[in-house]
Amino acid sequence: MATLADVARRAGVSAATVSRIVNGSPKIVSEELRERVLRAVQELQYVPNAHAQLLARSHRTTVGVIVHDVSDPYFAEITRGLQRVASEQGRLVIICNSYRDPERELEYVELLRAHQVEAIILAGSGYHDPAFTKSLNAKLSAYMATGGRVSVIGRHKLAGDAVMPANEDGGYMIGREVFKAGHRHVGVVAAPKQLTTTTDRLAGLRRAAREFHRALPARRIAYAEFDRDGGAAATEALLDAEPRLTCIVALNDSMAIGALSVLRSRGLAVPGDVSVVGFDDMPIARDVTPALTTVRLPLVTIGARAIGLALEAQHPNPRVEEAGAEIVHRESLGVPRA
Amino acid sequence: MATLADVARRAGVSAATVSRIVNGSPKIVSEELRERVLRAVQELQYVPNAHAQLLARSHRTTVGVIVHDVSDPYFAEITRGLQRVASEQGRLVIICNSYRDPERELEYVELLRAHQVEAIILAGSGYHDPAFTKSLNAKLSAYMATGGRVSVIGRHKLAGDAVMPANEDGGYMIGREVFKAGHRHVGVVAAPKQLTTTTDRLAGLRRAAREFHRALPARRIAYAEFDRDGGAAATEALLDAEPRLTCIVALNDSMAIGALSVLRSRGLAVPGDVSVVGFDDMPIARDVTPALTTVRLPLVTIGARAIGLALEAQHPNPRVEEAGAEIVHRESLGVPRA
DNA sequence: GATTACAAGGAAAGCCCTTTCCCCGCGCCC
DNA sequence: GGGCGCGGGGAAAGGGCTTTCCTTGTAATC
Repeated sequence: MATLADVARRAGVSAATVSRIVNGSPKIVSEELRERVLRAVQELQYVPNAHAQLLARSHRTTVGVIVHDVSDPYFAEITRGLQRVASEQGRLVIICNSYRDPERELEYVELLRAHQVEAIILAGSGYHDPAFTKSLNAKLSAYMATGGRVSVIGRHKLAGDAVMPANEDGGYMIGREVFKAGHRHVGVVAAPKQLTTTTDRLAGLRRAAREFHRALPARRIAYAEFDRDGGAAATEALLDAEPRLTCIVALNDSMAIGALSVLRSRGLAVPGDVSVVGFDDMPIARDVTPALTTVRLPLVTIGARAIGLALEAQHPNPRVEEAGAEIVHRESLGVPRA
Repeated sequence: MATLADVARRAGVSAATVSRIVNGSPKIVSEELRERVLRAVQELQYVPNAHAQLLARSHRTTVGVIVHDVSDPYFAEITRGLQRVASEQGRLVIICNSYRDPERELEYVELLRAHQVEAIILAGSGYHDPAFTKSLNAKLSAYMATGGRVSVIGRHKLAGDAVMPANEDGGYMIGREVFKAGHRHVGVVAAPKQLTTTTDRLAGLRRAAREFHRALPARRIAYAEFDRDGGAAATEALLDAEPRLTCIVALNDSMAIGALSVLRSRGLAVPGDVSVVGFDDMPIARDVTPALTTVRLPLVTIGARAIGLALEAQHPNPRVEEAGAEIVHRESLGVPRA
C-alpha cells in the first residue's frame, strides 16, 4: 500500500503538504504543488490509512449501534432513521448484531469503545437480569466517564439518554380494541419472559383487561422465541390448551404471522373463527391475509431521536423521551363468534 | 481514556509487558506481574485502542461487505452465511449498504481499503454501465494489487473471485413451469433494465419461451423498482395494457407480493384468474396468500462460499463458482382459465 | 569459579498520519 | 533601507500500540 510518505516523495514535497491537500485543509497551497500532489495520488492509487488518521486526529466521527438483528424489520426501521441523521451530521455508523445474546452485547460495547466511537446506541429489549444489567451499566459508565455518549432505545435502568417506545401503552391500546370487540377468551403469544419488551407489552394488556373486568390467566399466555416460528409454536400450544380461544394477541407482527399460519393449517378462519392482532406494524403486516390489525410504533423517528440525543451537546442529566403508539385497523380483528 | 502507558505506570512495569499480557502473547510472564497488570487494567477500565493496534499490527483481520441493503431478506440471507464463516475464522465483518447507488459503491470500496480490510465482498446485481464497471474495476484492481482479496456475488466481469447465483437458469426453470402449465399470455414484472440480475433472469425466461414456442413481447414486460411497491406499480401497468394476462412472473418475491396486492384490490383471484410466481424464495414467500411458487437460491451457501474464496490462500486465477437454483412449488401458480 | 544458556522484562523503533510550530522570502510601509 | 507582516512550505512531535532486539539476573555445566 502506498503511504503518505510515498506520495510526498514522488511529488517532491513534504508529508505535511500532501496531508493538507488530501484533506482539504484551510491552509493555502500553491496551485502548482497541488497539481503535482494530486497527480502522485492518482498514480500511486493512494488512499489514506483510516486507522492512522483516527489515531492522529482527536475528534471522533463514528457512532456504534447495537441491535438484535438488522435484518429484522423492527431494527431495520430504527436503523434507517438513525442512518439518516448520522449522514446528515457527517457521521459513519457501525452496526453490531447481538442476536439477543447478552454476552455478545457486552463484547460489542467493548469493541465499540476500542474503536473510539463517539457514541453508542443500544436498541432492542432489555433483559430482566440484574447481574447482566449491572455489568452492562458498568461498561457503559466507564465509557461515558471518558467522554463517550450513550443512548438507549426501550431499555430500563441503563446509563445514558433514552427513547422509550410506548410498549406498555401500545399493549394497553391493542388490549382495549380486543376487549372492546367483545373477546373473552383471549390468548397471548408472547416473547421470552426475560425480555422487558415482553413484560411491558403484557403489562399494558393487563391494564386493559382490568379496565374491562376481564382476566388474562397465565395458562392463556404462551412464551416462545420472538419470531415467526416462535409465534407458530406458541399458537399451537395455546390452541391445544384452550380450544375456545376467540382471539390471539401476538406480541409482535412476526409472531402474529406464525399464528396466522397455524390457524390456516388447522382450518380456522381469521377473523371468522379466531381474531389475531400483532404489534409493531412492520411493512409486511398489510400484505398477509388477512391484513394485520396491529399497533404502530414510530420506529424511524425513534431511531432518529436516539442518535439525535447522543449527538447533542453534553447534558448533565440523562434525558428520557417517550414515543407514542397508534392502532392500525385492518382485517384480522373481528368480533367473537356468537 | 486510559492508555497502555497508564496501565504500565500503575502496575509499575513496561508497556511491552502490559501489551504481552493483554494480548496473550506466547512470551512467558511471571504470575506476579500478570496479576498486577490485570488488576491495573481492571481499575483503569482499560480497553486497547483498536486503531493503534491495527496500525501497529501487520496482519489484517476484518473483511468488508458491500450489499444493496442488509435489511432486504435477499441480502440478509447472504450476510448470514458470510458472517458464520467470518466468525469461524476469527474475522470481523463490516457491512456497507449501497442502496443500489453505484457512486456509493465506489466510495465504499475506497472506505474499506482505507480501513485496511483483508478482503472485500461485493454482493448484489451488477449494472449495465461500462463506465461504472471500468472505474469499479480500477479501484478493485488497485486494491488487489496491494494484497487485498476480492470476491463478488452475481457480478459479471469484475476483478476477483466470483460466486454466481443461477439467475439465468432460475429464470429458465420458472419459465418452463409457467409455460408447461399452459400459460400463453404471460406478463413480467421486472426490475430496472440496467441491473444485470434483471437481464439474466429475463434471458432465462426467454430461453424457456423459445423452447415452448411462446413469445415474450416487450409490451408484456414492465420495469420498476426492485421492491414491493415497484412490483405493485409494474403490475398495474401490465394489467392496464394487457387485460388478458393469465400469469405474472415477478423477478423477485418482493415484487410478487406487490403484484398480489394489486390483484387482490382489483378483485382478481390468484391463481384462479391470474397466476403469480416469484424469485428468491425469501422466508415470507410461504406466509402470503396464496403461498408463492418461486425459485429458491441457496443464498446462505452463496454468502459462505464467497467469503470462503476470499479468505483462502492466494490463487493466481480468479475462480468462478456456480450456485444452483431449484423450484419451490406452492399455491400461486395454476393453469390458465379455460 | 568461570562460562554458557536461558528466562524474564525493558528500551526503542516503527506503523502512518495530523498539526503545531517554525522558518524563509517577499512585498509593503514609513 | 530597515522593520513588519504574511503567505507558503517544511520539520518534527505526537497519537497508542506491537515487536524486535537487548539487558540483566539466575541456574546449569564443567
